Amino acid sequence: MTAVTYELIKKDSKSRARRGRVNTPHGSIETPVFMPVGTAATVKAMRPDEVKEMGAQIILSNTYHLYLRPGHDIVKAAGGLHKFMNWDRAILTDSGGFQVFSLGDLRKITEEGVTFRSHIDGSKHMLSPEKSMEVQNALGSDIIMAFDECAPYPADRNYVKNSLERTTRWLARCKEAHKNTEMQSLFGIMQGGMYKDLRYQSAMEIVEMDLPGYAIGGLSVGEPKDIMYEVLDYSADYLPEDKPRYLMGVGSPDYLFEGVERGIDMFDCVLPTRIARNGTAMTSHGRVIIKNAAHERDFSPLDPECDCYTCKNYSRAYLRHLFKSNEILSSMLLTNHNLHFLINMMKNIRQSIEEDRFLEYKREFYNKYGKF
RNA sequence: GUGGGUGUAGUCAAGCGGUUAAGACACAGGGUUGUGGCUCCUGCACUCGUGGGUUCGAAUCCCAUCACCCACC
Repeated sequence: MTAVTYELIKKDSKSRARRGRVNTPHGSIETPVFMPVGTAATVKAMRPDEVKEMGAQIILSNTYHLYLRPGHDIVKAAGGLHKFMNWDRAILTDSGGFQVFSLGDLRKITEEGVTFRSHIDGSKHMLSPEKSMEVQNALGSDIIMAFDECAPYPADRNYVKNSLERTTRWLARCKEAHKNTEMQSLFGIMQGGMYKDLRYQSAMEIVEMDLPGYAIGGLSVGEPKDIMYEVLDYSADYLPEDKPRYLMGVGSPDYLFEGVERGIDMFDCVLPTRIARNGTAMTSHGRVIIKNAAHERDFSPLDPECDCYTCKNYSRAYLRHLFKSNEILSSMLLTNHNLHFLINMMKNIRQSIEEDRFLEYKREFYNKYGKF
């Protein structure tokens, strides 16, 4: 019996969208789901009870960041990540593979793993499949991710092929090194860049390892939208139907709809929380850049159709004032809204699949949202 | 009234005879997608209180004038 299991509840008849459930030791997750990101054991600007209250079923945290600070030994001594950060629902931790790719100036990739310098104090470290599993086992997250290499875009075929094959070998090592299978489940990650045959190869290799879930990595790394949709189109199909499919790093409304339509169950992204801190809100009528002078005397809510705490209690003029004054409350209120917005949107998506009208809901949403 | 000082963008200012007048903040737009981010990018003075003069050339030197500040009567 694995820690994490998936049940398929309903399939949309006019698309590949599906309604499902992921069961974890810390509760079930109704899918498709958007998972807020809390890299350093906190969803920035939010208290856990607020995140819970807005309906988040699972959040992300990060191996690389927690390993460097405060150190996984400390989190373990605290009683595990759930207890440490006071979050009793499910947690998924990313392996750190993406970090050494995105922030390693002095990184070196070998078959053994990746050596890199800490962005905090410059100290030298090595992250490998075994080390990543050790750290994630210490953290105690419900879903742990394989230590992979996320190839950049663009990357030539040869590089991507070598990289994907190494990622597969690393996955085998992750599976071997993962100790706490009773309480934590390992998800594999497909790579392969923008090459169809390589995506297929990667999928076949990782699916053979029979894991509780699979992710599509290496997308949303700067490629044009149409290419991303095209790759996603066939990539999702290469993954088994009886396991959850997780598209990593995707979080704008259109990407979420397109992902769901192609059969994706799980998404995570820093976008809603990051742009909130930088003054942008996602609303049912499109993006609102709150610092714009147009909102100086606008005393209406951010999104009149939203029933989040922010929209029920504050005006755009006030939110603009907070942002321009650099007030902490600005980050809090905007983050609260953006997360609420996406979580609510996913809830509506789930309902539309149940009622077999996903594409209608999508059309409705797009018409109102305008340009992405 | 006398003596001294200062006047450069919305603000604080650099520049002190020689290409299209630093920079910061503010302001105005934009970005952000497995979080090195209360962040990054772009724009924003045909003009240096005003009027004359010297000079090939003036924000920079001279004269006058106005405004403000300080000191002394």
